[in-house]
Amino acid sequence: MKLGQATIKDIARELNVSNSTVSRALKDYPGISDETKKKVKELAEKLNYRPNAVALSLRKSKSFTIGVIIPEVVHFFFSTVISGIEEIAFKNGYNVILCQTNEKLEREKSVLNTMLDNQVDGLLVSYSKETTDFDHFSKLLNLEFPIVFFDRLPEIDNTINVTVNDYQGAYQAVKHLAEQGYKKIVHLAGPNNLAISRKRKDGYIEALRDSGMEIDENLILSCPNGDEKESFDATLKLFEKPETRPDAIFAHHDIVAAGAMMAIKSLGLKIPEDVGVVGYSNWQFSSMIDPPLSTVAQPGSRIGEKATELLLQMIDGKREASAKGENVVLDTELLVRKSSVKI
Amino acid sequence: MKLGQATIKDIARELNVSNSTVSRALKDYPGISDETKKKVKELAEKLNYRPNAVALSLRKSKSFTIGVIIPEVVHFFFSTVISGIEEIAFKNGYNVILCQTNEKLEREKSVLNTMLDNQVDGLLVSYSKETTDFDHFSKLLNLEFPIVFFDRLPEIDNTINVTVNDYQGAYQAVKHLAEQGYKKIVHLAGPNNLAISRKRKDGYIEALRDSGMEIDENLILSCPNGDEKESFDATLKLFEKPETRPDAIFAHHDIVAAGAMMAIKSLGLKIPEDVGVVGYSNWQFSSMIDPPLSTVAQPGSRIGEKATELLLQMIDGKREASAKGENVVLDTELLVRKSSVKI
DNA sequence: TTGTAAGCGTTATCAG
DNA sequence: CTGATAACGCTTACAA
Repeated sequence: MKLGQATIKDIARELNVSNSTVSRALKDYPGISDETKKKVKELAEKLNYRPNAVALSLRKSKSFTIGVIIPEVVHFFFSTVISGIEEIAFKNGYNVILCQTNEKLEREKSVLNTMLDNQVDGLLVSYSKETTDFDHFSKLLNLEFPIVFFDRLPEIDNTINVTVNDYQGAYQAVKHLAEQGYKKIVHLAGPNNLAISRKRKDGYIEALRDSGMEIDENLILSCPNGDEKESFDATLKLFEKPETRPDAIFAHHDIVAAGAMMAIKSLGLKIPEDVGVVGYSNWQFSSMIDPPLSTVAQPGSRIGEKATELLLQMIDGKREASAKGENVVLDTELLVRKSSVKI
Repeated sequence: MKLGQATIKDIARELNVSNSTVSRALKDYPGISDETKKKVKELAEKLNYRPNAVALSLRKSKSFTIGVIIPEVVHFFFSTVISGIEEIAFKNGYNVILCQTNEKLEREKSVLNTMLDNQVDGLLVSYSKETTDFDHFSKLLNLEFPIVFFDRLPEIDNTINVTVNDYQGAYQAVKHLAEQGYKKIVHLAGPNNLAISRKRKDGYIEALRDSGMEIDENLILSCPNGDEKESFDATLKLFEKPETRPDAIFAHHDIVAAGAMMAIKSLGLKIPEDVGVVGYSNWQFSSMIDPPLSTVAQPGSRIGEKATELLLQMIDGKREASAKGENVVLDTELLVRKSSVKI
């Protein structure tokens, strides 16, 4: 080893005692004379001894390392999740090894293997968009290998999951708009094949119903790409005809909302006076645009924290691995800012 | 081990050969009969044998793992760097273990030790804001341990670094403001112990000078925390007195710029007509705020990629560790948006 | 062509 | 109270 780190052997040799004595002294095992203990500890200190974690892993079949499989690090949401994961892991003496799949299934399988090769004690997974077959995960789960899924839930029975309550978030957002007195609320929806999109739409519909408003399919527009231009154009189109001309917009995420806001402004309309807007996800920019955008905050780092806590419980045997599934659903928080406050 | 992964021993036992034969057969060593080779490989395949990376690390004193020490994962810039790192590491069969310091020196030292305990083959470091004493790094460098610093350069001789040309980025930004006809350009600067802050300030000063403008220390404000409130307050204060009242602001990053923009708007002033603003780092939100923020783009993932390439070269012995320093400086790009276009 | 044995750093078991 | 020894999974001289 380049670093020439001192080992137990070095200490033992220098002190003319056996390796086991040193090992025991270092860990305050019973049955070591205070004198030996002292000598050993002093020398260890002096030599700056630190136990070799790799040797420990091999010996104990435990690496104190957890693997994180994530689609893309640069997604703001995922980066907050990672931050939460890292925080809890660190606090409990665990390391985090990180791999991104770039939304590719092949890559996902590959990094999964690498992590197993490295004897990770457990896995935190948000699978790729390409993943429709979950065998590579279920195989492990059948062997009681600890895995917690977050954000994206696999089609496997009895997994342990951490997600956000998308339905509730949408419901609150739309209810809020209704309470502000907006009468014709449009939904700029996400792609229908994603569960989160469907749940947000469901929340929207239910909130309208509970507010005594009609559900009009013409007021639900799909913005699958989720970029500004798409929603800019979609919004302009809405305002062309009187029958679809809305006085409020609930967008499936903040970028879509931002596009809508630009369109509204370009028509000379005022936000929130003429049109109210609420987004989703609390992107960093949303508090900085004009007017500041009301949005539904997803607790990214809490997702990471919670998922890690669950995983560590499984690893430490405080929780059955695959006994029965568990869904932890974290609450969203509606952040009411200027863009939706009419009153 | 929970997974009950097959080992070389299992294969050897079942085939009635020795461990070494299996090991050699698996790696196509010369001097193994084709027949044995075939038998071994088939059984390995059948048992789904995968080498235990931990055992390999111990045996070879090489872990194929690199450690990344970073202030905060949620910084957009850092997340792009991580992404670049992960990409190159993966491509070369290396794992990435990730720790964030949250800008705390204590934490930095702690994670550094953890990584060394885990026998990482090398380190990619962007140190914390609190770090002014670099002993914990120089000690390692003296032992020829491979480290590449990125973004924030330590005050150590002969290190290998990857940065962005912060001076140039700042220079371009301020020159641009001057060319737009702004006359009194304030700099909201970062903490002075970071080289990047100092370089951005130098670029600012030089650009002013080259534009024939006075350097006024009262027009350089420190915003060390880098959050919105800080710069909001600082900006308000600037506008209180006529002698510090600016007509343009160059902020050391986009969040600081965003805070300044809010302050400017709150005073009823117009951007870019009354006050021009340029930020730094091209955060995701900067194109979406109103008006869109001009900013200096740093090639985050290229920094990560380059730093990782250099580190792997050092690890593989293709490059001297500490022979002599090397500075790779990547170019920034000025993105001119609405917030600074007066003409 | 294959086997034996030592060793990477640590800990657990069994003796003394 | 302390020491020998084996073992975790793998590689690699050295022997056969």
